[in-house]
Amino acid sequence: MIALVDVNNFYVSCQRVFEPKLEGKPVVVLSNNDGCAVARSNEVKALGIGMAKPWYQMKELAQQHGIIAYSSNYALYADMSNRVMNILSRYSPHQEIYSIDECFLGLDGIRRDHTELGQEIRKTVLQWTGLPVCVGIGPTKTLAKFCNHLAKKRSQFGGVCEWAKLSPEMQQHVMQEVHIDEVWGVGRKLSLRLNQEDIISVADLARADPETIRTRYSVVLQRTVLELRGQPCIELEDTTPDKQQILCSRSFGQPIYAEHELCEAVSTYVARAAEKLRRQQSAAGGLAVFIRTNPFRERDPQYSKHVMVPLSQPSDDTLQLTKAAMWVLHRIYRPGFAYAKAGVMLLELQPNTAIQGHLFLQSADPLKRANLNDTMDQINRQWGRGTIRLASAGFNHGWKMKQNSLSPSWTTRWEDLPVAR
DNA sequence: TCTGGGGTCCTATGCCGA
DNA sequence: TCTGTCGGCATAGGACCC
Repeated sequence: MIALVDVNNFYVSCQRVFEPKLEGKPVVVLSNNDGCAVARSNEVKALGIGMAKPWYQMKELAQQHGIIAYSSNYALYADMSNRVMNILSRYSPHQEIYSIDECFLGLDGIRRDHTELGQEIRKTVLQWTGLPVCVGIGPTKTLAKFCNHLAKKRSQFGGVCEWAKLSPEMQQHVMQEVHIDEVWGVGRKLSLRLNQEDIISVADLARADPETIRTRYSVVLQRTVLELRGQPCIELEDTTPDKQQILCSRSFGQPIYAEHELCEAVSTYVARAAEKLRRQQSAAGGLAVFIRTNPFRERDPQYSKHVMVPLSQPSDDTLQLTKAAMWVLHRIYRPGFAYAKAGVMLLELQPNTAIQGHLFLQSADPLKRANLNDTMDQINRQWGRGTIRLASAGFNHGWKMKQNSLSPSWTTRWEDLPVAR
């Protein structure tokens, strides 16, 4: 048996913990660059504002209804997430952290009543962190997800829904009532195609023939069908596998034109990506850089280029990776365009313990380099990101992303500690 | 004026050699 | 020598998740 625990409207709820006056008010949290609404309070959802709706398109509506908008504050959300995950880890030895705001818990061998356990989880997380969660419990991940959806949408469940506790008629009934696009693994495209074949409700999908689904769609959807019927196909992964690729990209706060500004941005992103790379003790065998104009501005001349290069030797060294990235950038840069976004991808990741040496390559003393990177990481961990960096990352950062409504980082900066009165 | 970022997995496709 | 077929592999792109 598997439980899925998910924080309600996670980013919005994080903001509310530290500003209780937001309770009951319509609140959104915006994506990076204050672009789209990526988290919405129930009041905002009730206004019919969809996920990832561009903020500028809803400003008028926002004014009418007094919607309060926050820039995303990832330092806050990451810290709150850690607290929640820590609490949840007490309830099962098998925890798979699936995203910043949700995790699966393996319940096999846990003898107490699962719905009661779910209620205790809700109570504890709320009391210890201030965050509301819902719990779905089922024999497969897909059904646990489905139950979590029910727990969120139907107040009769009191925030916890356990599949096995529903009568067969009730199971049939709720599956009949819920649309397939609520199913984990069914997105916009699939939903459309399935609808054309008269597969509309979750019940329709669960009834479909798995073999036919496999040939007409994919093995992925076949697994979904089987999981909806209670047959587990997707294992709980309680150890996090190393990343196979690491990406760092950002849209700019304003369009940039000059190559040296793109260099600064790309150099900054390489440093971030390399930090992540070293944290998981990997080295990259290849690297890709991309730059692009704003595809939404259709009247502007468009340019988008993405080039990947293999490295002569896998590396986790910021200096070396930056050098390679700058070389790629220079090759793909074309003057005269208004660039809106750039990014760096580290590819072909492998353990940094087993790097194949290069016969003809003269590189800097690897030990010295490792120490240098280590030291930079330590300084930046202690004193904040970007405290020490390569000169190529620059100082002016006219391209920095917009964050016009950023809240304090209540839990991760001394200056921002909330004051109790 | 203003449209996110970071991942994974699967499939289709094309090439190569047997 | 030419053609067809097949499996293995790399790669690109699409779909999905949050």
